[in-house]
Amino acid sequence: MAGTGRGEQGGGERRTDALSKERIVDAAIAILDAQGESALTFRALAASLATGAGAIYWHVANKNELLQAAADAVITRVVSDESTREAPAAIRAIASGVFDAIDAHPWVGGQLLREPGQSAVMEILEGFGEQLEGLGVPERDQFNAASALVNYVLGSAGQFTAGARINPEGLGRTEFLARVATRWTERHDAATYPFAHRAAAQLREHDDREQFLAGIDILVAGISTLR
Amino acid sequence: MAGTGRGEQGGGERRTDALSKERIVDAAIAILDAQGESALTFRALAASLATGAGAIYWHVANKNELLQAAADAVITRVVSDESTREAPAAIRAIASGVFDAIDAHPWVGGQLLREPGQSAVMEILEGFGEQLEGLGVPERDQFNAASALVNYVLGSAGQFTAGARINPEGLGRTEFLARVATRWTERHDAATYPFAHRAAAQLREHDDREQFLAGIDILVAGISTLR
DNA sequence: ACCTGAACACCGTTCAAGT
DNA sequence: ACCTGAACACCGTTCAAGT
Repeated sequence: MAGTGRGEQGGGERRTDALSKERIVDAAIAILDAQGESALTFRALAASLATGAGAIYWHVANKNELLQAAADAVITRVVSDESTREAPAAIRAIASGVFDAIDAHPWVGGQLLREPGQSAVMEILEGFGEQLEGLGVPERDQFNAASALVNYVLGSAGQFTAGARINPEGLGRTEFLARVATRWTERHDAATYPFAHRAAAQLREHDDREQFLAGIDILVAGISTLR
Repeated sequence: MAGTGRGEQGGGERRTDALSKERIVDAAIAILDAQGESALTFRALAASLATGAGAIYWHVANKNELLQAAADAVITRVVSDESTREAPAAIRAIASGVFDAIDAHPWVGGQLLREPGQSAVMEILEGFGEQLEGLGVPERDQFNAASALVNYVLGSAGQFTAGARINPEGLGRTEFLARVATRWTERHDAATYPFAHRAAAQLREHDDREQFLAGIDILVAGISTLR
């Protein structure tokens, strides 16, 4: 019972090359970053760790736990201590951090959406939630407000990830989006989709990060309404 | 070249039991609804259509196209014609429609997040976008505003889906969430996660649908700020 | 043109056997 | 306690062969 939990306090590892959950997670992140979600198989992971596929199961219950641990590792680094700033700036900073993390590790976006009450998502919820007092939001509305921020961030994260997955690498994101937009407008007529056609035009001079933060600002403005 | 497209105008089908993309999509939706995402395999689908696995590939390029078509079929029915109402009510109605569709077909939530520029998502974008003029949003902000709404809806959708996937059916959603919250609070101390602990308490007397719509209201309030 | 179904190239996961 | 690696039970997809 003693050493079972996920505490893993640095007691003193014998050999540096021994397998551990941490090493496995790091190797998984490296594969995910370099070659994408579809490249992460237990066989590839075992090969990169110079071990057998079954060995991994001694440290990790299954693939889902592995992906969760990988996503948590990336997000946890990012969300911590923005508590010093003014409320709106802190919210922006947390959101930017999550955005940048997903930009650097696109697979994280998809993973966050698959684990609802899991560490990474709760970390983000906590980060946003602690700022709401500073915006003067009454306690009864705080949960709704924090949820709205989290759901918006997760939805945006999913969009980035989906975009990254389809983009035949080499194209810049804006250029890629412009191409998608062109294809879409060619296939759907402007009469039934007037708004989407106007949006597609704007897409060319558009920056994902700015649009993401514009959404955060809209939410903060809406939240400031609750008093 | 003539009959290739996805037009499929009702010319006159010969035998009612012939395979078609529409029949395949309907069968897929039935399996997804009844047994969940993991139950949809080409073998199971072929069996339910009383045909061979390879036959499906004559009508559908691959599994991803099948899932997209299924999600589009569910969403398209829902988003159409809310155009008569006042802007804020119309936005609420569209959001409610999407929420209810995902509530009834949880697999749709995950699928919407995997197809960025695809029909269903664009349909939702269009629905929201057309209401923004009525809120007095200047054209240059309309794309950001509509995107924020869509991303929020998609993020929420992902959360519902993830919840539904984990929920060992039989429990009501509120009861299930309460159980998740209890488990989470037991494992994380209130000192480092003060907000999440308060949120977990509120979770017991909480309604998903209401919280979702509260987020929509926050967004609408924020969007009305743009002038 | 449309359908069949065996075959291919993979997966995640298990488990007897080793050290 | 930890690791090995073959084996199991699946997948999505292809394709020669049928009608």
